Amino acid sequence: MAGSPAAERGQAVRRRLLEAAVELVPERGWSAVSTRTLAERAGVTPSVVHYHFPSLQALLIEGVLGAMREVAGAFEAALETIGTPAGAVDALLASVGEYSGVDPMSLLFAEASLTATRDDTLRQGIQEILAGLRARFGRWLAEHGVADADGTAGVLLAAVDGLLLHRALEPESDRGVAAAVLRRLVS
Amino acid sequence: MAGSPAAERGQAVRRRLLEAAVELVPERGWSAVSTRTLAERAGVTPSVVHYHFPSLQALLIEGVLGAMREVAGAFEAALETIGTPAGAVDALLASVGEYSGVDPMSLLFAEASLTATRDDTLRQGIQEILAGLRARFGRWLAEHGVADADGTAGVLLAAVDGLLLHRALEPESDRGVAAAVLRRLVS
Amino acid sequence: MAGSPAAERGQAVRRRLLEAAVELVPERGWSAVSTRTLAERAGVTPSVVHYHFPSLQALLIEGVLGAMREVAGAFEAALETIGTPAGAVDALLASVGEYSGVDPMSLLFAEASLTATRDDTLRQGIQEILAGLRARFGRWLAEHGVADADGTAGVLLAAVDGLLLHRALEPESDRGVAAAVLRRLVS
Amino acid sequence: MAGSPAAERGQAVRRRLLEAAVELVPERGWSAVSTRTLAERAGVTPSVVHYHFPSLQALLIEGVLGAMREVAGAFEAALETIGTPAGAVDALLASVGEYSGVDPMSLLFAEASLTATRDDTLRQGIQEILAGLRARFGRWLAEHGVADADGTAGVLLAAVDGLLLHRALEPESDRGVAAAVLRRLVS
DNA sequence: CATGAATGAGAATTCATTCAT
DNA sequence: GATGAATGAATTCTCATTCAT
Repeated sequence: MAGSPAAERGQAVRRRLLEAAVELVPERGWSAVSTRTLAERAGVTPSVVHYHFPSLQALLIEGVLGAMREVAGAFEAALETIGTPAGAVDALLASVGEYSGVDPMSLLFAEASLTATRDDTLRQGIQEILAGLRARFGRWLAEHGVADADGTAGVLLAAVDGLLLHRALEPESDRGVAAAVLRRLVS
Repeated sequence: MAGSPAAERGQAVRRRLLEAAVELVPERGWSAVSTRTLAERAGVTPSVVHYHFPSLQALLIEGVLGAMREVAGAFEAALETIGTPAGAVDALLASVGEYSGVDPMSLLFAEASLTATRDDTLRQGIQEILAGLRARFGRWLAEHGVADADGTAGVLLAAVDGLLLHRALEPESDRGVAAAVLRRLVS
Repeated sequence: MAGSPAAERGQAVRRRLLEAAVELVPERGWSAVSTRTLAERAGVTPSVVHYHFPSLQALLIEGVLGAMREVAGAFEAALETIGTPAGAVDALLASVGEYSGVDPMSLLFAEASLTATRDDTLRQGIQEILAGLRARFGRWLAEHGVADADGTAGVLLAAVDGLLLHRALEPESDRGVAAAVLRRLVS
Repeated sequence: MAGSPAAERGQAVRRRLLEAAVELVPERGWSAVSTRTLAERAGVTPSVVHYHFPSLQALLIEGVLGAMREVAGAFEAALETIGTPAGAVDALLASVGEYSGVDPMSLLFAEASLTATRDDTLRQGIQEILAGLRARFGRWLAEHGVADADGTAGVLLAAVDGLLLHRALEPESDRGVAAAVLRRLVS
């Protein structure tokens, strides 16, 4: 089940490439991530990229969707242990803003969303993630007595993306204020 | 006062180039707008771009900031004739979402914000616009009896950007729902 | 004989352009002098260049040959008042090395010589200047008792160009040493 | 120790590019050597240039400095077998003037010196070569009883560059005359 | 006399990708 | 599995020159 040593090494390289994609997309912007940059970050030669993936775009999409799924999953899992809607709002803000550092992940979401606008594969992947998240979060809000739970879930999810985008522009802005305001939506 | 015919034609070309930038940035993404694409859209040869602007980036920045300032100004002007906070929320959603078509302007905002993350000139310009808008909108909300007016203004502005980004991914989503939820923040 | 005021102004512009050429060729290298740079230095718009001269190259050639003729003429004139061959060597070194500052003129000579290698008009002009200078200087050396006067004149003229080229690479080098050595050729 | 066939072919291409640089710089002038010209001469496509070298300038500098070092080394080696200062002067004239044809190498020296005026990397390289050559030649002259050996070495080296520059302008000039004159400096 | 606009060629460089080894 | 070499298209930008006004 483990595969040959060579195959294992190959899987490790694949993983490193995907991680490099997740790092570089927020750092430089989706379309500024080049084969060479990516290979350097992953510590391999550019040709390796095309050995493991059919194209650079495919690699970026797989990496980014993977990271987004992880973040979404982490948030859904966190919901299980949270008791109040206000706590859920805080968890939501935290989940995106503090994955792997601070802002990178929020920038990753924004880059991905924007790019998805022009790439069908990526769009489908993101829509699926977002829809699942909205459904799950909406159900949770309903169970915890929030009115118009589905609509609220959608707005909260979107608002968080917008806040993180704005925070990328003004890193010094006070995130506590935003949290306080958003909590009003679920009280 | 009218300028020579040649100078007038030159100004017209400049204007057309700026308009083309505003169209193409949301359409293709900031970094996928090339000199050639831009020139074609504006109906000129590529060299003309560099005759009128020191660089392609400078042209994009000038065009995009101009459009953003226009939208911000239009929203601020609209506030004068609006009586209720709920009306202001609607106006805000409408101002960004319905300038020159539907989604383009919201994508423009998102693209610009993201790019600003890596370009100081652009960041400064956007920060200035956002700060002015937030201050003006905050004051208006305070005058109309909204609690925590400044914080609310900031969140609303950000939430709108996030909503438009999400809507770009799912054009069929119901915008009325979002408006209803956001209105709760100012009631 | 003075011409109309407009024509006079035109002559002044022509002169300024030629001066700009003489300044810029050593500063940036012959082929890096562009219409725009030249026009800026002369305080006019690029179109003016082509109004006064058939081409940029023609302007550069006229300007540079003019300056070289001036330097050669000044050295020939200086010979009249010099009594010893050693004095002539010093005057030669000074004439090229100290016209309009220090190094520019020597760089101008080198740039011109090199460019002349690939431009017939320029080559003819320089050959004429050099031949005249060599003849005049050779005669003077003969009159002052130097053996192999013509050959010595040619070598001295060339050596000076080489020394100035080397000095451009090492500005701190001691020019007195070179003068002392060269004087041995005429004693 | 031989390397793979592909790597060997790569090295051969690198070499051919460097050779093409050494040919083209004197032929067209440093700044008129373009990627395309160079690639054509070397028999490769333009992209290959940037695969093997970080920039066109880096390639030119490496090629030219290499050639100059070779010439300097050849002259230093020749000194070992030469008995008289007059012979050394002849060897010096010959070493530059007859490497790979006739004039190209002297033009290469002049082009490089001039360009070094505006490029620090190149200047450092040339200064190093010149300084080493001057030191070695000066020592040799001293050992062979020439007075003011260091100064004489410097002047001879420079004079040769100047002579070759002048000869490039007048190919028909008699090189024997110049040699005779220069020999007087070491007798 | 002079200018601003425009042109088209050419510059260096970067890129994703392919392929033989 | 992985690599170095090569390709050809695309990128931004600069240039000398022309021309209508």
